[in-house]
Amino acid sequence: MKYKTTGRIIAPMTIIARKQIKREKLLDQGVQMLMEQGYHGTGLKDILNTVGIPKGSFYNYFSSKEEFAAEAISHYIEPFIIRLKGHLQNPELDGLTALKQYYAELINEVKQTGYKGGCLLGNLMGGLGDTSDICRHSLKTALERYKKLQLTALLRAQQEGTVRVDLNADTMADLLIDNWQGALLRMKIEQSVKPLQQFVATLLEDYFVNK
Amino acid sequence: MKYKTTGRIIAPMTIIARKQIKREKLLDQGVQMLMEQGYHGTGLKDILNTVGIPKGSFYNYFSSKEEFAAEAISHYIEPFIIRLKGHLQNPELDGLTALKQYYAELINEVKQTGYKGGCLLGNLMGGLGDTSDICRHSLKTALERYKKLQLTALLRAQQEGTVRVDLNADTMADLLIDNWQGALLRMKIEQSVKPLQQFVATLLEDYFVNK
DNA sequence: TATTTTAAGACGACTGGTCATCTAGGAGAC
DNA sequence: GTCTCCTAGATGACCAGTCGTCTTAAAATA
Repeated sequence: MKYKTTGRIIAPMTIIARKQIKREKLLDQGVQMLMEQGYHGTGLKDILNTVGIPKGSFYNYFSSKEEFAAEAISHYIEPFIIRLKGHLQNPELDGLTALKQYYAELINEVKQTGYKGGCLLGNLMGGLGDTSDICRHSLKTALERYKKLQLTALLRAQQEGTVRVDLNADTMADLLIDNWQGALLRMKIEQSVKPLQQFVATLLEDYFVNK
Repeated sequence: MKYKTTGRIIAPMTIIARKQIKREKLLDQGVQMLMEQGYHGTGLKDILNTVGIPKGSFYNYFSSKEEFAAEAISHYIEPFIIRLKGHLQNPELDGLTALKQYYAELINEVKQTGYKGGCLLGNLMGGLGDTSDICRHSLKTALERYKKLQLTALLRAQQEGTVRVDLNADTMADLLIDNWQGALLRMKIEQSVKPLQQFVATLLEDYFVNK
């Protein structure tokens, strides 16, 4: 079996992998555009053109726009989970410091991208939370995974003595999520990272701290 | 001068008032639909049909969809401001209690409407914060007015001794805004008022409280 | 007061464009 | 030659916004 691409003979697996790569390209671009323009504001054509995949090919990769969005949601959250896990697995960092570093990193990045977008989860929760059951379910799952990770960090920090034990860790995890989302919204309209910095200073450096 | 409408003679002023009433109807319905389906997800025709105003008449009331949305934003926030002011002017309530009652009321209402919509400001901040300058400005103004009111409540509560004075009132006001927005998002996908109740319990009944 | 003039408001049909989705036929693999 | 996969183009619905016509109020005239 020969698959000519650059003149070399390559294994058949790659033909499936090729498709997978295109799928990911679509998802990457989709995440970007859905985040910046919302679900209804983003046309499939925009995404396809940018990625360079023909107009009619979309339905070879995804069964509908709605399902595409649902998949984009889980595709979006993955890197955040991996990154936070990375910080948490760093043996030099205690739980609270890991969290702080993680958020500091996010703030730094958002500063460089010019406050565009915010968070795909937040934007879609607001924009189509009621409309699409598929997407709502995907949002819920993504948020649960993400929250669970923050929860483990907080629980560890409690054991390590850096975070108050008289506050429920689960409640604190929710608080982190809610506050971050709200801060991102305010960041967008104020065009400033101040809300995000305030988030860190208020919760991670004051309210949660075991003094 | 006679103006026949229902057979009765009415004053000329009402003809202008009539227009104003239709404008408000459009805004009321627009708020509802923008909140539930987002800016791009809401067609002018939907709104007009529901209110019973013909397609061609829209531009007699508003100069564009974008401007309509911007006006819907300030139209939306007004009742909330009025209501919170009402609680704050109640001489029987201290500042903190007024805030708590206000939020309890909101929670109760959202429970009855089946967690639909959430907050127009939050949804639009996420959905088109980057897209429309007009709307972003309107969002910013609305949010500032709303925040200022919460701030005065907190300042008063500090003077009254119910709220901590070692926390900056301005920071607390931001925290209220951010957290409420985030809680509303979570409410939508979890279909539960729990996030909102947690918001009250955590901030207004714990973190802010002068113990 | 009765009649005519004028101008603003209301309105349905229409425009050019875009949307998500479908399908028929072509390209390439075996 | 057969078969599977892919995609250009088509499809009908819908979008925000426009236009020319018609209604109607009120000013002007008598």
